[in-house]
Amino acid sequence: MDMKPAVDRRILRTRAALRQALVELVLEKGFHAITVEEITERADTGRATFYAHYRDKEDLLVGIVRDLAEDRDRLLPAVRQAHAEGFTGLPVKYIFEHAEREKPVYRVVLRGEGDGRALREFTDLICAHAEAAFRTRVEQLAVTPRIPLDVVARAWTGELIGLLTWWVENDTGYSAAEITAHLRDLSVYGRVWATGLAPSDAPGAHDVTA
Amino acid sequence: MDMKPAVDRRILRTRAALRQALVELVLEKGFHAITVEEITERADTGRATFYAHYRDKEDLLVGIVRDLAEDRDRLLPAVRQAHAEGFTGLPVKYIFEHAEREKPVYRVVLRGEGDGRALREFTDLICAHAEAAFRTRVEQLAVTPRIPLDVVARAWTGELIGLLTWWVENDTGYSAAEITAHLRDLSVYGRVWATGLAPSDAPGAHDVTA
DNA sequence: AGAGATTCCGAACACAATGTCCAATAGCAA
DNA sequence: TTGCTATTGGACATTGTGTTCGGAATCTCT
Repeated sequence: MDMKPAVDRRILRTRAALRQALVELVLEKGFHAITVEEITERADTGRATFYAHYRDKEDLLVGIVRDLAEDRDRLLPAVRQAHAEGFTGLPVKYIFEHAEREKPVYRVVLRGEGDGRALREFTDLICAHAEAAFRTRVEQLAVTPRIPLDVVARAWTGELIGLLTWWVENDTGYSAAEITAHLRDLSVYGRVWATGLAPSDAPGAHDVTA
Repeated sequence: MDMKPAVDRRILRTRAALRQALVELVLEKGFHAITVEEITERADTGRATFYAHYRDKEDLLVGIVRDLAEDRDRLLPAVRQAHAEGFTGLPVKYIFEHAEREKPVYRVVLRGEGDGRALREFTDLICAHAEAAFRTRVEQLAVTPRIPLDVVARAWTGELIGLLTWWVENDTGYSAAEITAHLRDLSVYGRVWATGLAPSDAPGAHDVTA
């Protein structure tokens, strides 16, 4: 009644051990300072075994990141249905919650460890989603944006990545829900609303209520 | 009447050659794929000479980044005096102009090449400046911000870094002045103003004019 | 539980790159 | 020119990489 054992149990065990070992070591010493032997030693496996599963360190890292993305996307549809869509078409709060659960891996990715490819892909993915969401909504409402949507999308992605990175790296004291709400309010209504500051130092003031 | 030749001319020449070679190679192949021999070959120097000046690749990279920061800070006071202060106390437009002139090095830094320390320091520097500027201004005006200023500073820094990275990596078609203006408007007035979109999908709408 | 298949392991290997040292040479400053 | 300093190529030990192989261990399937 159990279709699970599609692959050898040994494979799963050693791969899991290698992945956890890599994440631990990356957070301790940084990706570049790690040797394959250190990984296998921490994972209690032979060095030859490593090369039976992965081509090199980078390969192991992308495997980890790919699994993380799968895990994230696997639970996404359910969240989408349960709650209303976020303000960008992406459930931002869920990303923060996911990051909270998988904090070590998110740290590794957001630090740009390895060659930084993982972080770049993550960023581009979010940015593409955001721009598409903005664009369809603008078309639906038939309004003409004051600022090009590619710029808006990049800036918003920067806000998200910046806050997310800071949040997983430090104990900020804010919950996932709080950070999400702050990010939404700040991004949607701007700094004038968020801080109560008048834009007196910004040349060429605009009508906020327009 | 010239106090310049404080150091041997040879030193300056080989160091400049090594730095340019590294930047070129990083943009071609990525930092990790480069060997010291490739650098010296490109710079037309002996391999032993490299180690007479730098401990390793990383050391050379931090030297480059340090010089870039010095160059940036050296021209900063003049800009500050000439123009009014930017909306965050940092002349953002000047950063974009500087990045335009030194595009290759900015690319290297913003990609997080090396171990990513350069990018992290750059980010933290900007964020600290921004938060300090926000805080003093809030105290001056004696207003109570709706969103904690550390969150505001991180988000704004994310916007800046995100846009700057995108801008130096792609030919976006926007000038430094245009990007700066967009960043300011979007950040200050928010996405509702920037896109003309009503925040209908954002639960718990706020009063924009407040 | 047993048979067969697969994975794990440790050791050895060739190879690439690192970082150091040295004596000879070339180039700079005064 | 003279003295000083940087550069150079070569040699060297060291470290990490990625591969290969046969025996031992462990899993799956019946």
